[in-house]
Amino acid sequence: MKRAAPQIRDVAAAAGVSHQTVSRVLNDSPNVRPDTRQQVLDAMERLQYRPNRAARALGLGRAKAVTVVTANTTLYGYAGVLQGVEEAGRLLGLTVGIRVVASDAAADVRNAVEYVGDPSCGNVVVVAFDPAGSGVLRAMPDGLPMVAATEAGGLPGVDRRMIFLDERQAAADATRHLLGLGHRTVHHVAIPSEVRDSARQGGWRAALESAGAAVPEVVPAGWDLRSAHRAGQALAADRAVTAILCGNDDTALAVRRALHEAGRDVPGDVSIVGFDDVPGAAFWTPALTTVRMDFAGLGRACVAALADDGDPVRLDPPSLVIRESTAPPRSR
Amino acid sequence: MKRAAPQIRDVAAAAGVSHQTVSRVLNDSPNVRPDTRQQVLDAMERLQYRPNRAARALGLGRAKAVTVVTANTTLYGYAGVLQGVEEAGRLLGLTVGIRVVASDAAADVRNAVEYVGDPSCGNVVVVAFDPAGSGVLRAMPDGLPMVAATEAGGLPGVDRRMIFLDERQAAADATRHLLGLGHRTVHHVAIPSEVRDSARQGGWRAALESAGAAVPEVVPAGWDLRSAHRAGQALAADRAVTAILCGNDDTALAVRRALHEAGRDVPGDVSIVGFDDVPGAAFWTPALTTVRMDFAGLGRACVAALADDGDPVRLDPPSLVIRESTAPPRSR
DNA sequence: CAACATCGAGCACGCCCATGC
DNA sequence: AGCATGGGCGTGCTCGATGTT
Repeated sequence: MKRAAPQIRDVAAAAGVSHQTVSRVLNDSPNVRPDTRQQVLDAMERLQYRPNRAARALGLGRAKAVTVVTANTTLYGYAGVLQGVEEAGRLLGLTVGIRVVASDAAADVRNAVEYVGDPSCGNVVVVAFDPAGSGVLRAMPDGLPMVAATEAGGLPGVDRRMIFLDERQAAADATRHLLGLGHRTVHHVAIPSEVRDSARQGGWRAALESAGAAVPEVVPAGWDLRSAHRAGQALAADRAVTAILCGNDDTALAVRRALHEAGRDVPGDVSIVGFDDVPGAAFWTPALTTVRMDFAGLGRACVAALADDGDPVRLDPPSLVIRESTAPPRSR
Repeated sequence: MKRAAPQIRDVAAAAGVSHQTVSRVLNDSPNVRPDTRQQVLDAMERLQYRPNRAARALGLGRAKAVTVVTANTTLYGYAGVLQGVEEAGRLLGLTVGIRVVASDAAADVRNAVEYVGDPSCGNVVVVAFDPAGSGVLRAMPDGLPMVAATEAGGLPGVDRRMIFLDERQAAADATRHLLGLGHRTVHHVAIPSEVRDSARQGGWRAALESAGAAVPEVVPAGWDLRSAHRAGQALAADRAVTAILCGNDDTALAVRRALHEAGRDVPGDVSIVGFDDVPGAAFWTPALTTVRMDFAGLGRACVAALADDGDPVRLDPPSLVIRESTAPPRSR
């Protein structure tokens, strides 16, 4: 009985050339005559040849792969980046892997870094949206081919290639939109951030200041809906609050509920804006005004940067999508 | 200059044993004296040795890995399975990979199958919730270590190991809950299914029939919110409709919006129930009554089945979570 | 002398690269 | 310019050699 999978030497024999020539065809080296190349290609087709990726990785010293290191795979932004990386990697014929960092505890970070140190992981994309991710980013050894997807502006003090979406402008736009509607000021419920002054917060503050509006204290929330709900309750209790810029759409969901529980209508009594534009946002009741973020594009851009094919992917800038959750304040 | 990464032979030299003994320690073979083992372990620690996964895969003929083949990575159920597989795989020290099947077109399916045929992919988990996934499942060559996550009941006529969540009972519970509230019958907006009579639909129909209630025609919808919205519009136009069992929470979102647009209140005029219990469901306004589905558990179970450690993971059965979107019909 | 525990030598895995023709 | 040959990548496995009971 023959070997299950044909290998490069079988193809060589079938094509009447050396295995090295087959290798050249595989890695499309220029030094192969067209007709020779065709013979090899035919032989591959005939034998149903598929190169062994493990062997290739071993020989090359690194796999033709991309693995994403992330603290989460289901939250909208994270899942979007993952989707973009997978898509771009697949189109380039790369193996795509995934590794989650359970937390920012030293042991978890170390394990993740060791994991991607293995050559079979290929290039790595670190999603550094949180302490766990940025911990990995900082601990990453030099010389390892990688790029990080970070918050707007990148991580200060970290000397790594970083790519990001910049929603500062859109945050300002959203704030101005609310102000333009007649709200005296806009409150902000912030999601966790790795930087002092996030783009969302920065754009919001700048818009408020340049309009001469008061800058309320930021209300912090976590990634979980529960904490966002508490933040919403705090704001709902204050009848002076008529407009809230929420850190993301999930936050907006919980804030809206808290408002409802306090008997305050959206957008009748309070206007709310989110960030992300999750697929369901347009189908909310009322439909959510939010800032569209192209996380999949960010993921694709990371892979493109790693492939350094010269052409850097243009990222769609985050943009405000006005729907029904924002309206003029109720006149009294 | 020395080689960057120490290898098994360096460890052997440092420990004063043969490379084979080191290999035995690595694969914890019983035939190594405790003190010898300890010496090897110390040498590994000293040299910061990390086994090369590509080399191991090459020698073994298959990588210690698990890769999930799926048509999607962001929809709730798919992302949940992915999360479960990643978590379980990571805990077992496996490399975890991911490959999406772009569509159920023959070429896409073939490419995906070829991809996972490579030994470096290790064991395979196929998410067969749709035509693309089940296409891959059917095309999978025998002998490849795999298991599929499918809809309840598995795919008829496919001779593969399949694991699934069975929400038939919960679907019946949801229907009875609605009937018990006083609704004369319950309508159903179905999401795509690979089987004739899905568990959701089957449980719904059985509950209706055993209660002697009329069984309305099923309204089909796709995975996208837009089609669910159209389905909702059709139902919203019929004033006789007072209760709707939606294929999933996303569907419920769009149906609820359509109801609202038609001036029908939830749950005042119409009660709705979803499936999934997405994180935001509890924070809807009104909070959504839905059936909790443990997709991450399904993913973990798939990995456990592949590892065949004897202990099959017990799956949490889907269960109805009653919240605010269901109420007695308005008396007239 | 048999049976077992422990360890080592050599080769195979499938590909890529450097060298020489 | 184009092709053939040999060595190396880092493991795990088969087989056999020791020493021990």
